[in-house]
Amino acid sequence: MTDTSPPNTRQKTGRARTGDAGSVRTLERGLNVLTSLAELGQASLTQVAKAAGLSASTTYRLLETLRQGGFVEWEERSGLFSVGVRAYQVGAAFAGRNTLMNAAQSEMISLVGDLGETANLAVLRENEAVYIHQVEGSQLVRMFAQLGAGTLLNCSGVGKVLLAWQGEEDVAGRLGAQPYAAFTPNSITTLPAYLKELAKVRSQGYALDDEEREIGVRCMATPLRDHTRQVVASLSISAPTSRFSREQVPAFYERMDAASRVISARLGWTP
Amino acid sequence: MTDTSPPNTRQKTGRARTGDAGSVRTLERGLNVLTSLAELGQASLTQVAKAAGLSASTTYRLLETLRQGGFVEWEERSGLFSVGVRAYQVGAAFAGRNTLMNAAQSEMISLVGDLGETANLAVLRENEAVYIHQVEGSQLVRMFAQLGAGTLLNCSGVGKVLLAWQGEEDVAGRLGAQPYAAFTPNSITTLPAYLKELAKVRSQGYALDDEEREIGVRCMATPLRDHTRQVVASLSISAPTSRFSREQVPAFYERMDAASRVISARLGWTP
DNA sequence: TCCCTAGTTTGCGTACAATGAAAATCAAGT
DNA sequence: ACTTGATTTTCATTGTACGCAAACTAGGGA
Repeated sequence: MTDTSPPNTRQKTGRARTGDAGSVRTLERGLNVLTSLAELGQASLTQVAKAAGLSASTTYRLLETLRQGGFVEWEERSGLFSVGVRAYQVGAAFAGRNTLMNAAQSEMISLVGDLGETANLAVLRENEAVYIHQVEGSQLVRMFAQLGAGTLLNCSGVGKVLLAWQGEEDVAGRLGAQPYAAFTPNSITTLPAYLKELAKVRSQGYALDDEEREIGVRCMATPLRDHTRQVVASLSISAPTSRFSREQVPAFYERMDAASRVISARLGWTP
Repeated sequence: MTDTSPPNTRQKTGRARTGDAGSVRTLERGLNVLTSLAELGQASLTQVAKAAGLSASTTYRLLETLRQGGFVEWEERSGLFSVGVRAYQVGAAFAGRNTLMNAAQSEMISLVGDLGETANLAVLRENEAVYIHQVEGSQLVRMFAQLGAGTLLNCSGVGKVLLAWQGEEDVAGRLGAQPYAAFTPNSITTLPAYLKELAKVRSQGYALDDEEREIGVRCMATPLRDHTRQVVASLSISAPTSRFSREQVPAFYERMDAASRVISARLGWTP
C-alpha cells in the first residue's frame, strides 16, 4: 500500500535507459498489452496492437503467451481476446490480502446501514482514483462507480481527498494539462480553483463532489490514514441529490468522520 | 470463456522449444512471478525467487518492472512485496465484461433469497475450479470459499460438475496422480471411484459434495451451459449440514435447476 | 465463382535485451 | 566490530525477442 520511493529512483550515471531504469522491456510490453486489453474490454489482435503501440507479430506472441498463462482468453467464434480468469484470480489475491479493505469492510457496512447509500473505498494510483471496494446501499438507484474503475481526480470527492494533503507540485503533475476534463458545469477545470478547493477540504476535513461529475449526484469523501499519518485512501458516500441535500451535509459528515476514524485507527493511525 | 483449441497447438516441426510453442519466455517468467506472489500473499524477494524458480537477480528485475507497472506493491517498512492495485483493476475488467457473471447475478440473488444460503459460481481452469462470483447467504455462518480461489476438483461439487461432461482422459489428466488429496474421510481419492461419481452426476443432473471437503458442510452444484451446449460453469449452494439435510436435496435441486436453466438460456443455451 | 482486401500466423536473421555470476551494498544479529 | 544473509548493481555473454516479409485465412463484392 505504501509504494512511495522506488528502491532505485536515483540514476547515478545519467545514462538514459530505454524507458525507466532497471526495467525488463518485454515484461513491460506484455503488461501493457494486458492493460490495453483490459481497457478495450474485448478486442482483436490488431486493435490491441494499435492500443499498445506494438507491431502485430510482437503483440501476437505476447497475447499468445498471456493466453497460455490464462491471463487472456480467446473466443474462437469471434477471434476476439479478452481478459482471462487468471487475471481475476490474481486481482482477488490483492483484495484478500489487502489490509485496507479488511479494515474498512465492517465499518462500511455499518455506514451503509445507517445512511442507506452506497459507500466506496478508493486509493490513488498514478493520475486516477481507483475504486477498490464498494458496499451497495439499500436504495434502488444504481450508482455510477464501477469497481476497479479509475476516476478523474479533478471531479470526484475521493480525488480531492486523496490529493488534498499532497504537495502542490505533485497535485499539478497528476492532474495533467489544463483545462481539465469537465463532466458538468460544476466541474473544476483549472489548477488555481482546484488548489483553493483542496485548502477547503483540508480545513473542513471532507470533500464534496457537488454535482461535479454527474448532475443529480452528490458525494462526500473523507480521508483514511495509516500509521504514517499519510492519507492512504478515501471513503465516500454517493447519493442522488434528492436524498442528500446540502442541509444533510453536517449530519453525513458526523457519521462518516466517525467511520473514518475507526478505520484509520485499525490501520495504525494515532490522532 | 471458450478457450478451447489454441491457435497453434499443432507442432509442424518437432522442434522442442523451451516450454510451450510460440511463447515469450520473459513474459512467461514475469507472469509466473506475479502468480507466485499472489499465492504467497506477501513475500520477500528471495521467497518469490524460490517460488518462481528463478535467480535472485532476474526476479529482482521482474518484480521491479511489475512494481513500476503497479501490478506489485512494495512496502518500504518491511521490504515485502504483494500484489498491487493494477492487478485488481485488470481483474475487475474481467468481472465487468464477463457475460457469465452478468447472466448469473440476478438469478443468484433470487436463489439466495429463496434458500438463504451462499451461492457460488465457478469455472474450470487448468486443474482447478475457480470461484468467480459469490452471493452471500443471509445466515451468519461464513462459508469457506474465498473468491478467486481455486479448489481441488476431486472434492467439490463444482469440480464434479465441471468434469462430468468431459472426456475421461481429460478428467484423468486434470486430476493428476492418485491418490488424490483428501480433506475428510468422505473425499474421493481414486480415479475409478471418481468416474463412477461423474456418471451419477450426469444421470441425476447435479453433483453433491457430501462433507467431502469439510465435515459439517454440504454442497450442491449444477451445470451451466452456453450456446455450444458445453458445460461452461457451475452454480453451487453451500450450507452447513444442519440446514441442508439429505431430505432437502430434492427441494434444493428443484430450485437450483430452475435457476441454472434460466442462466443457461441467457448464455444462448437451447434445450 | 473468383478475386481482393484486411487480418492473422509463421519463418528467419540480427541486434540487443535479458540473464546469471559475482561483486558491492546494506541491514541486522551476536 | 564481525558474520551472516538478503538485496542491488555491474558486466560480459548468449540466446531471445523483434521486425520484416512471406504465407495463410477468411470474408465480402462484383
